[in-house]
Amino acid sequence: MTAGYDPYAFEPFAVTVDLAVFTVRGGALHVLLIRRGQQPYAGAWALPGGFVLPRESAETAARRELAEETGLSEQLVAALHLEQLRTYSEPDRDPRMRVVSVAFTALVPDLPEPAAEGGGDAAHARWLALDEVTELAFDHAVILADARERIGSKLEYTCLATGFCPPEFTLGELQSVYETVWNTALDRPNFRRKVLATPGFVEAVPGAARLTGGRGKPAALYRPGPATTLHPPLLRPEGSSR
Amino acid sequence: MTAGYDPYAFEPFAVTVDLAVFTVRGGALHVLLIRRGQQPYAGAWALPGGFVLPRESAETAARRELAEETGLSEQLVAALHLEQLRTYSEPDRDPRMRVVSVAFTALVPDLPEPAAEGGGDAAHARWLALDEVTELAFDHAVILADARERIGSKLEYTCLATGFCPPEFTLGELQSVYETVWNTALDRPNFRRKVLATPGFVEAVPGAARLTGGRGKPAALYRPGPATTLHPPLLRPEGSSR
DNA sequence: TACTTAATGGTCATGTTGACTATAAACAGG
DNA sequence: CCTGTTTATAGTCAACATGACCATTAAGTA
Repeated sequence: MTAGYDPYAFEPFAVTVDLAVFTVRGGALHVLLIRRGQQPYAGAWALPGGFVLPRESAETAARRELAEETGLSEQLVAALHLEQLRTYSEPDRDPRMRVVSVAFTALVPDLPEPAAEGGGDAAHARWLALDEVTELAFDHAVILADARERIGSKLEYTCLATGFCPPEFTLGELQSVYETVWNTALDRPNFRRKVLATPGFVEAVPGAARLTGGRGKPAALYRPGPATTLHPPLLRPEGSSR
Repeated sequence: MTAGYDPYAFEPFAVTVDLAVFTVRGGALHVLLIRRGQQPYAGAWALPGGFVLPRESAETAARRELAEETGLSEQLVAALHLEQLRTYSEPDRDPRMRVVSVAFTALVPDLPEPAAEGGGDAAHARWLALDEVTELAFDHAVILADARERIGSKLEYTCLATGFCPPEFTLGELQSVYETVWNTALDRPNFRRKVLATPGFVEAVPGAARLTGGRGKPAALYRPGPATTLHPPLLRPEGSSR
């Protein structure tokens, strides 16, 4: 085939998006899943997603589907950092027809159950801890594994971790994000030193210190800083993940 | 829209692949481009690529197109490490119709001009230095820039750089790969120390040392080692790239 | 033979990391 | 009200990695 696109030479495919949206809840990594209502894989859990419409980019479609299917607030969905993971295009990944799917990942702070928002498709959406997830529809188990791996390595050299935290957070919360995603224990003073030594990673909230909540000495509050990457990176210890 | 794929709800798209294949030649980063023969963008340079066929995955299509369009040897193409970059899906990226393109990157050692292989589409393929590249068809300039950035950061934490080198190479050649891609000068003894200290990055070729070629003391030859990632990474100096 | 070039072998000060100890500020319970 | 528990925060120290150099070796070349 030549450089040009010959309009007679292509077979039409369906193009969809799939989303692996993570949160940290109670020390465990959770992913947002929906229960399928129809064949194939009726009753199975699946990643939220759907068709890209004629005038949408994949990313636009991903935001729309996320809002429609999970009832996350419009505002949150619009502001969310969506990262394109990769595209899955094996010919038989959907038994009915040829479907090429662009997968995205996102991180959100701990949120109420999506169903709480009200009716519609969101009623079938739930957060599941990763080890509760067994059978997933289509090749979604592969997508989920790829997404988890991507998130883990992104934490090493980007400031992405703050995406799992509320707008103001303690260094302990930030550390537990790393520990949960990497499934490792980190030394608290060292973690603190590293984070504070990285310019722009976090910045102290002016006058505040969390008081009432937990036991123990109240922790200072921080906000995400302007930096997006970590130089040098915060590498996970040798045998982590999984 | 619900979790399921409703067969009546989707618009068919064309799905293509595009390839950004790099090599290092004469101290400059080169990319493999083809001259378009038809509208739109007739006469412009473009990344090699083409339609995904009904029974192909995107990666299979990428290998096929690369072999067809550039005349690189089947063997090389089959063994090549193809990395999926990302998918480009803006609605108007192709003026004629809705085309979603999955982009790949690859690295090859310095090779003869593709046209040398013989006829066909390969006749329109050429290696161009990155700063000779001006106008590219479609959104290929964006894809190329993304690919360059990806390659640059991949060099930091993977052993990918050996992919630019012939099967046996000197540390000087390896270093010049880094210097070319990052567009920075590196200290030779320090680079050497770092590479040799990373287990599995390179291994010495048993009895050999390059003699005749250049002036100066002959350099030892190395082969790629079994490692795929660099721990800790080999970070580029602050203000590099571009 | 002297000069140039590039590879290779070092040193040294600095910065970062991992392991660990110590102190401070809250709460819980008797 | 005192004591122990919990968590945050501060600091120390050795091992290691890095950047900036200098020195030596082994080729080709004038």
